[in-house]
Amino acid sequence: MVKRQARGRQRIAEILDAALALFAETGYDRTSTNAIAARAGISPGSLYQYFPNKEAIADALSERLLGELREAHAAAFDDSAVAGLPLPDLVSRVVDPLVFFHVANPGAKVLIGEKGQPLHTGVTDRVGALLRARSPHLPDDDVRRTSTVAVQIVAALMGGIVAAPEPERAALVQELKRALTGYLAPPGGL
Amino acid sequence: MVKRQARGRQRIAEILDAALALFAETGYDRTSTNAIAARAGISPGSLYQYFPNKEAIADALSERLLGELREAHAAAFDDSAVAGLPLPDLVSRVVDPLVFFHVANPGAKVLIGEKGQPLHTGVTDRVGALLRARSPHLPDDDVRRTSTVAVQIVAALMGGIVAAPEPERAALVQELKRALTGYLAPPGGL
DNA sequence: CGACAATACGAGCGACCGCTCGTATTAGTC
DNA sequence: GACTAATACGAGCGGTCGCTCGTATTGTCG
Repeated sequence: MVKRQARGRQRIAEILDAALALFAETGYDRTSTNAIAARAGISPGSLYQYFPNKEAIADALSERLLGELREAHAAAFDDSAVAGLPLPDLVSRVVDPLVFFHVANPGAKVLIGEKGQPLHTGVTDRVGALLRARSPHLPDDDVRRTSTVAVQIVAALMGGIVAAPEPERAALVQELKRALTGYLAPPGGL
Repeated sequence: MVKRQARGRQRIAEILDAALALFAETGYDRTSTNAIAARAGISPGSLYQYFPNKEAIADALSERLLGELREAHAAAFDDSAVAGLPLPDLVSRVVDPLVFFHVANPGAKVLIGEKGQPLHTGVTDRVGALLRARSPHLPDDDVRRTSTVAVQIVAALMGGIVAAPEPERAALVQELKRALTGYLAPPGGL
């Protein structure tokens, strides 16, 4: 790792911005590294001064988005009151900032769906912790499975939500909440 | 369209078999047409005797899978008794053959998730018809939205189900059923 | 200023992609 | 067997991809 100057840190941010925009427009596979460099206003060579390969760009972007998501979700997750909240309220509290985040960052969805991406595992872990807090006696396997499934449902519907124009979007958010509430409510749930 | 001999029809089937296997292993984008030809035991030139381009292979495969899925689902969908079945029973009746189908045809999942693929629209339409049968007074928009969301939930979880080894797979199928039942049960649902 | 590291450039490499085309072989029909 | 259409081949074209490398410029620090 080399010593970054202020200019270098700025470049990294610009590269991630460009990658995020292009991922949203055309997906990960179909976005070339040369296109990322061009969008960021630099040459391909300069891009590779900061990232060893394309995957590293996705990883770094994933980390940055996870950080931003953590901030946006601080209130929803960290409040210890969540343990006693009615389920529909809890779902809204988690989903609303998440939708806002994805609308503000289209392109995040192509990263959150990928297993192994920090953004994916990070979100899943946080949901798991929340489940744990509400159902302390649930076996580990059930917690893992339930949080994984919940995240997959969110990821599956988020694309349509982000893409929809406004009257339809609100309806789809409502559907997402109904799906999560319905899934989490029954017997073993919370 | 040229006149196909028996050998030609056989080749088409072999090409689709090869494509299905490779799509399951490495996904659509990362599967090359030369690889499909090689797996089918023919040359790239021969492949293009039967399909004008890569997309046409996916389309034809999608059509074939939709046909097979229709057969597997005939009992679940066409029986007029579905109108009065308890929701959990109905969900099982639809989900179980679907899981069986996807386990037998891994690779179908990369096609069912794609909007515009016959496999996707075909399944969504059938679910919509089923909703209509159970809730005749539901507005068209709600039917469309609900069936779309239900299909997206299934598509999202199916990948994990197919990939999981057997004790875990059954648990995940159970989760899928819980999710669908929970989603479809509430107020406006069926 | 001089020395060194960080930043920047962009032509282009090697690999792979979807696909073509000239040619050879095989099967159906009389 | 002769003729035709269907089938089969595979080297390779034009293009894109991720990425490199030699070189030039800019910033930091003594």
